[in-house]
Amino acid sequence: MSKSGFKHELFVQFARIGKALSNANRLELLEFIAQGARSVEELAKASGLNFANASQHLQELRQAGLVTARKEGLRVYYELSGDDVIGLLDNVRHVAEHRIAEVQKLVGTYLSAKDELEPIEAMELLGRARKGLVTVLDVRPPEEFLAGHLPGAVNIPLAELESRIGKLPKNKEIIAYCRGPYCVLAFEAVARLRKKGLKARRLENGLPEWRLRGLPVEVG
Amino acid sequence: MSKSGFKHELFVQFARIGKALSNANRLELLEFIAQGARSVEELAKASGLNFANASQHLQELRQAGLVTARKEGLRVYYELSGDDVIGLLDNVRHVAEHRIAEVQKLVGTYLSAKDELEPIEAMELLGRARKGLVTVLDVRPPEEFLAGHLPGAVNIPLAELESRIGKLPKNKEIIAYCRGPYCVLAFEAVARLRKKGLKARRLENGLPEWRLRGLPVEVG
DNA sequence: TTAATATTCAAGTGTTCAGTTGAATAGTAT
DNA sequence: ATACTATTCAACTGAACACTTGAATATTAA
Repeated sequence: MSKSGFKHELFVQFARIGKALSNANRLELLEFIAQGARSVEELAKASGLNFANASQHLQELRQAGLVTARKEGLRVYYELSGDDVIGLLDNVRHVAEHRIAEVQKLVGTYLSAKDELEPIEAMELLGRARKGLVTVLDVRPPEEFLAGHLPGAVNIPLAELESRIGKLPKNKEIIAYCRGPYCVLAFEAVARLRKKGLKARRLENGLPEWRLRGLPVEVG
Repeated sequence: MSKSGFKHELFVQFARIGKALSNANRLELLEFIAQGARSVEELAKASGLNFANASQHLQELRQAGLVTARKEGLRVYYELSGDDVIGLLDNVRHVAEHRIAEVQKLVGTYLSAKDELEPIEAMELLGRARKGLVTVLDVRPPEEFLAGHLPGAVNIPLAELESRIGKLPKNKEIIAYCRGPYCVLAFEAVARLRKKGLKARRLENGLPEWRLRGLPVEVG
């Protein structure tokens, strides 16, 4: 005897959102999509899944309404269906951080206390960047940078950091950011910059969260 | 070759939250728990699940960190592990409403446009209630009312509404609320009150959302 | 102690899920 | 047309899930 009724039907629908979020690979795909529209190929490569599998996950995300797909010539581009989805992901992260012991343990194991304590807050960064007090460093791949980045940010993917480190101003503090609060690229960049004797910190969040807060984003 | 690395491990953990939210019965249980601490028996009865099954779902919710369990004498009480969980549920609802066509259809089928348009917003209600302009009506069962309710609210469960309708002031507008935005009790109450010629609307949300916003709650 | 109650555990069943592989589709370029 | 590409579909495997049933555990009451 399966249940019926308005409320239960609604919950069945709500559960679809939950189901879409119930797989680590899908969450990873969502984080990539949150950087801007991307093709299946790019997403498959970025997430390390094979095409068919990535495609299936993406369709599941689309059926749950979290992303939309549009075909452009040869390829299909997926993008977030709205900013509320970023908020939802943020909320999941927040609850996980606070309520799941394993998350706290993981963060403790992989990140030093110093990494944890240092991040700069979005509004503070905005203020200091406008006054020219800091260099904003975007360590994501160029495609993601082009799809949108913090105003005035310099794009140096992690791989090229060593070789281009000389071009960064020595006297200003450098604020690195990437895809989200746990994007390892930014942590790594900060570590390397500090090893070179530069003053560096990371932004507490990534670009999607920045955008969600309505802060200015530069394109191209 | 299963994936590894800090980020993926984190996403695996985040996915646990999603999985916990991926079942309609668990979402329903969460809505009940959001009204206040409840025993397994109460929750099983309220949700129409049998004991063992309810217990299993509750344990899954607990393992995902969404609820906590404490044993008190003979029975185990489950409660939300924090207000951020209410926020998360709210967010899921919000995304579902805006992104899943079936939800819009369901709402359209079960609720008249009038029901949809009439709800009063929390802050507005607070202001008008303080001035004594409205009667606030809590249509939830007494246990839930006792665990916390809007300041000055009158508790009349739906079943007793007809018989106690006379005791409500005739001249003031009545604002009904219950467990959440889709709790049917409030819709139903408003419909019945209007049929009796009273002026009635419902609160846009339920008690948990009210509490989440930091608005005052009366206990007992 | 024994009995009663609330909750959980354990085992079984049918269903759904994640991931793989290979074929099918639908556009684009030649 | 033909070949080529990006994406999706279809079929399959092993694992996980929802739910049921009946037994086990733990706490209180008699």
